[in-house]
Amino acid sequence: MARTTGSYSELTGPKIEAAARRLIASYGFAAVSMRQIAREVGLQAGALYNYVPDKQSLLARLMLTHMQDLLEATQSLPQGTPQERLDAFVRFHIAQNYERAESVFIAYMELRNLTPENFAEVEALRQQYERTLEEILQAGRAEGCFDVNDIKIMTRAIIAMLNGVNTWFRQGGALSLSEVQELNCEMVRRMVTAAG
Amino acid sequence: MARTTGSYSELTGPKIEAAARRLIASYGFAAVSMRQIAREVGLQAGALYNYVPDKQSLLARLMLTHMQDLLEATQSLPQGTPQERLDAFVRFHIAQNYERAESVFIAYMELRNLTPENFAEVEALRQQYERTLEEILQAGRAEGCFDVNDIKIMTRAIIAMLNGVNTWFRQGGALSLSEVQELNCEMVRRMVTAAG
DNA sequence: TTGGCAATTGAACGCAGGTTCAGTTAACTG
DNA sequence: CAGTTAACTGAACCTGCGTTCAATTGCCAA
Repeated sequence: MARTTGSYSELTGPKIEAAARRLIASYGFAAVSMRQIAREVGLQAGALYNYVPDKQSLLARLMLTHMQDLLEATQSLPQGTPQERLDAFVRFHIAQNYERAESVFIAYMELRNLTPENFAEVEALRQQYERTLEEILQAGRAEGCFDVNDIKIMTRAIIAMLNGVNTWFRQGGALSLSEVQELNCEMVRRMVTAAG
Repeated sequence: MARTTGSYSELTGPKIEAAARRLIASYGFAAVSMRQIAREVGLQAGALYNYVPDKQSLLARLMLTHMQDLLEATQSLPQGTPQERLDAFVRFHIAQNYERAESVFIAYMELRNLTPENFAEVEALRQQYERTLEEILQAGRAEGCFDVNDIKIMTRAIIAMLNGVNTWFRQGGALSLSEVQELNCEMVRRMVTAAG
């Protein structure tokens, strides 16, 4: 056997990425083998090496393209008052986390399986994303509509809180996505508002 | 060779658990081998099986004892007004997460590497811990001092937010542990307070 | 001092891992 | 339709995995 009928790199490439994404999100990078990924696509393991130099690069590529896609999507965040921008960010983050749940999960769980170089690259993009929110908080404080003690800590606190949604939210549950977005908007609004 | 001088099960047992905890927290359960753990303790791999029936049980034991220790520690949480209890919980959670950082990390990262039975056991303990906070929010709402929309969602949001601290906080950084505790207390206070 | 128990070794088993590559076949070009 | 290129197979290489177990040795009570 050799080249199979209907085999094109433009089709096989994305199939490999999709299979890898799904399997790694389910079982973890270390627990997933190249043979498993290949089987999912309908290939022998050796064929994967026409598309990826090695297993590590496969993980790095998944994480990097995810972060790049996410950053690109932030470009469409609306302008407006800091409060409007904050609400938009909260809804955006929750929606993105839901739509790209597998990639988001991988990006948080598999950081330690990256080589130092790949880690540094992914981490830089993550910080860039964080700065999107940081900048909103800063604008709100400058305009006097937010009361924020430590901007960096609150940025991370908000993102951690919003990420938590992914661990329990499922479509078809007690709450719809937009209800969850609204509840989180409210909590975040309170966080930036002086008590009493 | 055989029994080595100064070898006692009361010493070796805890050493194995400690080594496993450290290695699994660093590299992940799937990426750590029994031989690696044995080497860390100064043993051959076979000797581990005098202490643990298999690799899976080793992970399960680490996670279960951690959750039990954590739940036991909650017994010392003080009584008082809901607000006092909430503050105490926030400080407690952050302190515990810092002191038992490795175990906490494992408990969040390695859930999917548990067998269904072990998972169910750990998950039950996790929910029990969650209920500690849930109960405080309920008490505060009943007394009218908290304004909470959805108690379950806010419980998870607060815990997710507090867990986030572990990803960046290090002793010797810009903020002390008690400063971090205080900042988070303030954010949580706002979350349970009606805005405006 | 001796006999039994506790603790560990070291080798082995079978299997699966990532990766390489010569060989083979499908698809396309002219 | 011939020749070239693209895509994939299948087998192999070497390494390491979890686990078992007979043999060995340190420890300790009698």
